[in-house]
Amino acid sequence: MISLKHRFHGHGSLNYLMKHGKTIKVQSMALRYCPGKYDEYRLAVVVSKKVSKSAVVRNRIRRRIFESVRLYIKAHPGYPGLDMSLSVYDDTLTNRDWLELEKQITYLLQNAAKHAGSK
RNA sequence: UUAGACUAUCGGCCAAUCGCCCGUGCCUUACAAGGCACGGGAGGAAAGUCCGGGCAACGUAGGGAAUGACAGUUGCUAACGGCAACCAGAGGUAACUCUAGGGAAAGUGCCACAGAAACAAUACCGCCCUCACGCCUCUGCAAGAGGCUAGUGCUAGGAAAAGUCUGAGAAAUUCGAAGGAGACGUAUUUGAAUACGUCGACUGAAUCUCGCAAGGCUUUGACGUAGCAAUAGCCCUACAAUCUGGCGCAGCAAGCUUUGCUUGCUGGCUGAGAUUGGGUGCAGGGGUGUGAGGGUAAGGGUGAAAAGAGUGGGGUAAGAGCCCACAACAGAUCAUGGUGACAUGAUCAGUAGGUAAACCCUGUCUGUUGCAAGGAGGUCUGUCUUCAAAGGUUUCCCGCCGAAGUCAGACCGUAAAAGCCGCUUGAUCCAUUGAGUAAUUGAUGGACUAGAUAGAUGAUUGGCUCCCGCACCUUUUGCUGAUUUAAUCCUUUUUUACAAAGUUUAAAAAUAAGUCAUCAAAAGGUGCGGGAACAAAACCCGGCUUAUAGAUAGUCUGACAAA
RNA sequence: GCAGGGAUAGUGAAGCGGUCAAACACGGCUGACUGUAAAUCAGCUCCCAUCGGGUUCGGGGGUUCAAAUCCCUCUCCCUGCA
Repeated sequence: MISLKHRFHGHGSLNYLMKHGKTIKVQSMALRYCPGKYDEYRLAVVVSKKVSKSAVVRNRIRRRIFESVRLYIKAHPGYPGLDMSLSVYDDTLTNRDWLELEKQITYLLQNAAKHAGSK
């Protein structure tokens, strides 16, 4: 889990991102990002009830994604302050191999930083 | 040992690295914030949201009804639709389990199809009785002074109605009454017998509970029964068979008294008598069919269910709780036991279809909204609308209130479902102990044990434990096959016994021990792979329901075996 | 957090205790008509089978003689309020 200052707070704070964000898709995941108004990045992971009925499974998917993003940003200091949301589409992420998941997250975050920086 | 029943507990552990939330302390900093250290951080169901409460708000929050929920009894509880113990019923060999378990005798509705009839109704088949008609059969009688049919007239009969009398009652029931083998008593009598009285098996479609019915007289008299009279029409007026007779006509045969006579046989004629059959009519008996009127609910059939108390006996025309005996069921009263549901026994009067998870009736409870509650939308001014027959009270009535609402403006406040409080010390948990069969509860001591809010308690790697699968190895046991040895058996040497041999050919088994191989089972070990249930707080609590791999412990029951 | 509605043939959708394998419409298949196709007409359209039988109305359990229908429970879908 990431700390409080990297999370979104309040129900309306995601509306701007949902309206103006751009998406990058990989297998069973999609990243939506836009430049934020703070220096620190913010991240939300969306796992709908359609992915799995069980709250245990949804929590496990969310925590694995949070952890891999946290590890990536810790290894790359100076990451731009983006607002990001990750939507999950199926429950294969529950038992996906850890290295493969890290590879996908790296791909997503690198592309997002590149496109945001070019603008 | 095995198959179960019930209850309780647990429901992965360890390490490393990197993280998250809360609290406390210290440091940095003007604050916000940051850093470090220490401590704490999901469940038995946190779930479903099916009930009940706490808490909070709504002060027009009072009463009643409705709605909704529940339903054996007693108890427990803050409360409950929950729990405990017991009662009744059902299931199980048993331990034990299950039950929306008030009322169908308050009323309404429904019970499809089938069936006669689906709930005080009805009669399809069947059984029984009466009447009318037809047929069959039996018996008796009759036959010209005949029979049948049709209508007419007269006489008799007569359903029913009205009136009246008797009678407790003339119509709905009730009381009784008729015949009667015989018995007893009294009187007469030698006795038998007779008379009177009482009892009386039995009979009885008058007799009684129904079926089913107590009459007499008078008047009217449907109907068309019986008789008589005449009329018209029709039928018959003597049939068949057999037997006993009579005639002596014809033929044949035999005898002698020979143109003949006698006897016998066959044919013919006659029709006196008898018998049998058949026909007609009348009367009576029996059987059967059809129709009408009635009785019955035992039996058949239909259906999930058939009038709802079964078996046996009596009873009857046939039958029936119609009666009796025993058994069954529910009710009332009484007695005993129990706080009670209820149980047991006695008496009385009874026997009523099912369905209330159909409406309904009875009893009990029930104000509304929900932590996104609430703290926290207030004050003032103006305008307009409605209004004691109005409006409000979140379904209605009574009652109650005296105002309620719209719009505009000003001030403070608010805003991104912002942040804070509510918020975790509570019907709390643990231990010991008292009361109680138990649910539960009293006392003492101890503990503080999540508080997030796009939502924390994790991710990765490694190890351990457990389970499953596969492969290999070891041990044990067992089956099968091959082989060796031993003895027996078998074969050959003409037969038998002994002895010898069994190399080839032919025939032919089993036992014991050993070795090898294959297979199976069990145990152990090694390696590899896979798996480790159901599932995560969202104000709190008590329950219920549903999901749940497995592990452990205890009590009890059945079966088998051994001692 | 609270409340309401629904699940029926391939699809949509009636039926709400009884003669119900279940109306109706659309689709699908076969046949007729036509040189061909469309339209139209007839039949079939859960399974075995072609007489008939069996299983059924989201899953499970119960009430009833009888359940798609009534009651309880579970699963899924949809909607509303704050």
